[in-house]
Amino acid sequence: MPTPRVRFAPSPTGYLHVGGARTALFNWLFAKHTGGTFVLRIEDTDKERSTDAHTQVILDGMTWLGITWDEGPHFQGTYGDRHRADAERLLAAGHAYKDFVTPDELDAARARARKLGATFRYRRAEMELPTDEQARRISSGMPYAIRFAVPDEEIAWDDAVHGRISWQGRDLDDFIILRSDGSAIYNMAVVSDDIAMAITHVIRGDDHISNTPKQVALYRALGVAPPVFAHVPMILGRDGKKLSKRHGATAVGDYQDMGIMPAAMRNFLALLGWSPGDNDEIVPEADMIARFSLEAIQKKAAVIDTTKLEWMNGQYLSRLSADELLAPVVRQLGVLGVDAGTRDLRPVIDAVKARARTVTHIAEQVAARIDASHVKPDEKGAVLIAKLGTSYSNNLLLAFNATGRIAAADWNATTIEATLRALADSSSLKLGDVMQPIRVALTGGTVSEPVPELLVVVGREESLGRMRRAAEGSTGY
RNA sequence: GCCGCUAUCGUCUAGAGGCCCAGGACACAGCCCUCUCAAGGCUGGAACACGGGUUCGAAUCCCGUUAGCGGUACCA
Repeated sequence: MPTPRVRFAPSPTGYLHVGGARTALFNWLFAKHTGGTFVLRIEDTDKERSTDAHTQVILDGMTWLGITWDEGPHFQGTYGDRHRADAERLLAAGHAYKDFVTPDELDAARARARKLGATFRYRRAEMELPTDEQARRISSGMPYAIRFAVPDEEIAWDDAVHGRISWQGRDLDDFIILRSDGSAIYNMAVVSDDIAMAITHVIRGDDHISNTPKQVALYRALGVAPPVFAHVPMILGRDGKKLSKRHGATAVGDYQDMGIMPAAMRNFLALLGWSPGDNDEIVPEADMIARFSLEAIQKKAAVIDTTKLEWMNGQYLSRLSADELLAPVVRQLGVLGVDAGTRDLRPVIDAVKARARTVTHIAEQVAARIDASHVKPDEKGAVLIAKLGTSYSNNLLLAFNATGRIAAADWNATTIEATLRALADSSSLKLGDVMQPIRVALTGGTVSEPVPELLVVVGREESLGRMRRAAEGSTGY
């Protein structure tokens, strides 16, 4: 087998959709696994809807995800001459014909068929105008489209994920390959490009299955062996319907904004429709590449479950070092409007990352620790304060006095913990009775890293200040 | 309507005739650990769409039904 060449060919008519991202990922994984080449081709032939901004968003999304391309981006719009030449080659060889039927006449024919309850199918024999009428239209300079004459024969291929898929030529329309303005239609452009770019494996979404018989027919007529096709299943929303805006996040940029890490996103997307074959869930990139195969891809569409994505992201977050997390956290901090100044955030990140499921969540906690104005009192914190009543401030005061005696140089988790445990023992309080008020005083809530670590991260002066203010009831929480 | 694809726990999946009265993960419930939470450990409930075949034996093969999805453009 020659070295594989695959392509990802998005249309820049919208954002990079998660379904597209996964298709790109499968192409990338396959290329990496086989040592092949990943070609990026932007299919911008729909001039109405394509924009440079969309192209940039797609490129950015892939870059963020870590899906790198080896060649391109090619822009399909620049290959119009070749598309046209291929279509005309088909015409010259008798595989295609000129179609003078106007769109209006076509609509009428379709409407007639519908009225009769019949299935409309564009057939040369039925639609072709009499020769004298054709001649008249040619001489009057009327524009014409070029249609491909679909042969009445079986058109089948061995799909790498579905196995054999078979169509009958008679079920297909004689489809247009060149518009009357001389530009190629999708199927023609794709086949022309895939041949020119020597694509060996076309890995694309299931929604293209119905285009494939047309493309296979084009390959045959052009005398070129078709590539291997692999149609990967679609990604559906919670309700089993096609993923759309009303399902929430659909663009990869949305996930970045949610605080998902690229590696987690890749892992999650890969396991949506593909399985390494055993019970592994967290699959490192190198393993993924080594174990990837088209045959192991699921045939069935998958419903996206963002809860599992967040769980997976949490797994990555707790494994990633503070160094690796620093840049994404700073980015999110910026979104939250927090300026960390010159402060080294890494110890803070280390303290909170184990409990976080998203980078956003980390950033919020970091913000609350480095700046009291970002403390967000929550429901459970308020409930605890109410439940404790006067002992809330009493215990806080005890803790304030005890920890206040720790010298700045000794302000570390070990010493603080020993001090607080001693306090609990001597005052016959449960450890939780001294720890929880501190937690609420410092974070506004009942959940955080262990209290001694929290005190270290927030810092001695700031911690004592927050405790004192809370004990005096002057903070409002 | 027609053509095509698909069908295992709520969700993602393992399973390619006996290893499966179906395994893992997320979610959910309980317990352990514990200053809280998360993580981790343990336990529990939870699925082979339906009906026919083939076979000594079927989640796995075949046929049908049903359902979902995709397509049916001078869109991509």
